Amino acid sequence: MTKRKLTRSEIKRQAILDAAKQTFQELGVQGTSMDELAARAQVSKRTVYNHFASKEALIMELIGELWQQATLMPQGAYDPTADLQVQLSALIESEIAVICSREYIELNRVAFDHFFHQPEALQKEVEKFAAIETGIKRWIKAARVDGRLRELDTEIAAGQIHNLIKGSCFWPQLVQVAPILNEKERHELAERTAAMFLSHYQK
Amino acid sequence: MTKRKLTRSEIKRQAILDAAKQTFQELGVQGTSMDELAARAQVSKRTVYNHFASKEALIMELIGELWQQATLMPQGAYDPTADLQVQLSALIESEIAVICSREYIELNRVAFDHFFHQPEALQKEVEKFAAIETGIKRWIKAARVDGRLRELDTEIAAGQIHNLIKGSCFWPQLVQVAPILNEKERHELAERTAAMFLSHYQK
DNA sequence: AAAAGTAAACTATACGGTGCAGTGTAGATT
DNA sequence: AATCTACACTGCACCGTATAGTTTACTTTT
Repeated sequence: MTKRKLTRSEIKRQAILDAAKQTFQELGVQGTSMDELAARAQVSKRTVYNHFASKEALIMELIGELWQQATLMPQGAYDPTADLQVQLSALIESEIAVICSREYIELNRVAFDHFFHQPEALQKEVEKFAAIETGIKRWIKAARVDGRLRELDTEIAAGQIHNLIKGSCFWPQLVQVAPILNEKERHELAERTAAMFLSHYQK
Repeated sequence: MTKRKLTRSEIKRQAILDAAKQTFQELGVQGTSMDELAARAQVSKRTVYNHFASKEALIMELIGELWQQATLMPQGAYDPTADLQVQLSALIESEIAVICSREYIELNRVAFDHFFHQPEALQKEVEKFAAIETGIKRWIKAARVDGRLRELDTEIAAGQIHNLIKGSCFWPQLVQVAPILNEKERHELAERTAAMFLSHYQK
């Protein structure tokens, strides 16, 4: 337990980050003034600038948190003895759990908001994430080598799974045209995604 | 042909709209000042305001174009005598042609940019589009009634197709992390999407 | 001559960021 | 217990800049 040792400074800093996360998410990065932010954090504007050199630095700190969170992605190993539908479905569901989480989506909103008009910078950030999206890819490769899937292009096949997932539980939530999925919905999404994938690719 | 009858006023108006479309797309709505816009349109700032009451009005005019364009979506009819893969693949490809077009995506960028922080307004706009996405849904229903598909939930099944499409040719392009698909890529996407769908649902 | 366009200056406002004088606090020294 | 010290927080004025929209005085097009 890391608890009772927060200096006053650390408390303030955290208050700023919390307020920033919430306010950026609510009003947008552009729409949030540093004055508003300081007010919400119940901190003087000067204190904000004592902790963060600029608005940009504050934003990047938050996006850094996102990157850190993404590295927690589950990396289920392929099990040659288990049923394909069962294990793929479970792997997908655990990946959905991350992608669907409020925290993850909200931070992504801030990031997309910030990078929407800087395609090259966004592309760089996305590359970091691309490295992460290999959990399912590796599983597919393993199952293919094991001879339980028919011939396929791993990139494309993994992409199909991700498209099926994200189209239901990420993109609409990112742009806030659909609510975040509940546990049952996530489970069903995982099941039917695995089922469709295996209908096509299982030997 | 509607050609040689453009008044000077109409020419100026169109120059403003063209410049706005291009500049909003390039620099973002927030990032585009009305001065910059007038300069690019080679028109005085006053002229801009003579044609459009406000920046907001100009934006909405462009988004209106988007809506108009979306209504041109193809509505392929189900043919009980034709091969499922062939006709579904063709239907999907024609839908991709719209969704993938530079024009469509660029206008969507402007729209999302503008509505990103107004979830309720965005939701209303999206509802208009939801009505459009019924081409494939209708085809599925028809094929189901004809007994050539197994039991399914039309909403979900059509959603799966759209997720498979948009995940490859719309979302990444919207946020500019991937280039627009060329004809061959579109064709292959349509083929493999239809194939996967039918693997799972065809009787 | 009426309608539309032009250039440039102007209004009003908002925002990112800085400087500074003073205040609160926690821990070390007396 | 009283005092000292280092450091962080506060509040506010202030600067420079950007931007939506307007006004004015003049020119061009039809």
